[in-house]
Amino acid sequence: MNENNIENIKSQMRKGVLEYCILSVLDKNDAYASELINKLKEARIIVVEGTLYPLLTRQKNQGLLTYRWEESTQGPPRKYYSLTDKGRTVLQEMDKAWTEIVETLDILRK
Amino acid sequence: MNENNIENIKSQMRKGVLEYCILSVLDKNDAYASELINKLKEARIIVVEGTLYPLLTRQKNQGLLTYRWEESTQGPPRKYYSLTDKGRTVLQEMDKAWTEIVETLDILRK
DNA sequence: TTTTGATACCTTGTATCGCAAGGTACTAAA
DNA sequence: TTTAGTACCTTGCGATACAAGGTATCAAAA
Repeated sequence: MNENNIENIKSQMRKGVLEYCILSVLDKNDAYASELINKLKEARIIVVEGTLYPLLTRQKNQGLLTYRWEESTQGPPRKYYSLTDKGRTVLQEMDKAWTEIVETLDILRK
Repeated sequence: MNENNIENIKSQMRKGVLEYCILSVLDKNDAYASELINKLKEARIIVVEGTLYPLLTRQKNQGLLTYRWEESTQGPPRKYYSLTDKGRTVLQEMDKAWTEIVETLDILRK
């Protein structure tokens, strides 16, 4: 077990909340994939393209997200994702679930 | 998307913290597998045998846990797991990582 | 005009991990 | 000696994150 293990541990923990993070960010502003990656990177949540694109597609297929194309002055067009009503409802459920887990861990650690 | 989905969301979120939960529980008292399952169930963290046994073996192989056999008056012998020094060190790292993620989510959700 | 670099999209193959289901073994009571 | 309870463990499957590689658009440099 080496130093990478700390990153590995964090990576494991992040896995369960990635979808929650995506919906949370999109709840505040619509965004396109590369933008999302950067925003999450700033928040120290590392996501790579190969993770994010399938995830966005999954969430879109579940009816949580929609998207629209927008031209860019600096490259190819961008696919802006935004929450649907269903997405907002699920986000609220996730809020509850997250709060519950944080409380549970608090108790377990005491 | 039905009511099961809420459980599914919680299940996803729990995934990342299962190892952390195990080490946390064992940090307080040695325990055998069936006992661990019950303790976690009380804390609303559902784990099944097919998940727990391989996980304990992984953690043992990583040097985080050791075990000893103890006779039982009520059935087959029990395999009591306990934290090693390395396990305690990793648990501290997990504490930090968890705190960090909770803070990050707090910020993301604001 | 062609090439290069930047941006942005997406797919494929691999590894990990949780879960459902099934299997073994010990003990005590019926 | 069979059944019930407890405890251990394995196998096969599905979901998902990641690494790596691929396609397409645009603008600026060669």
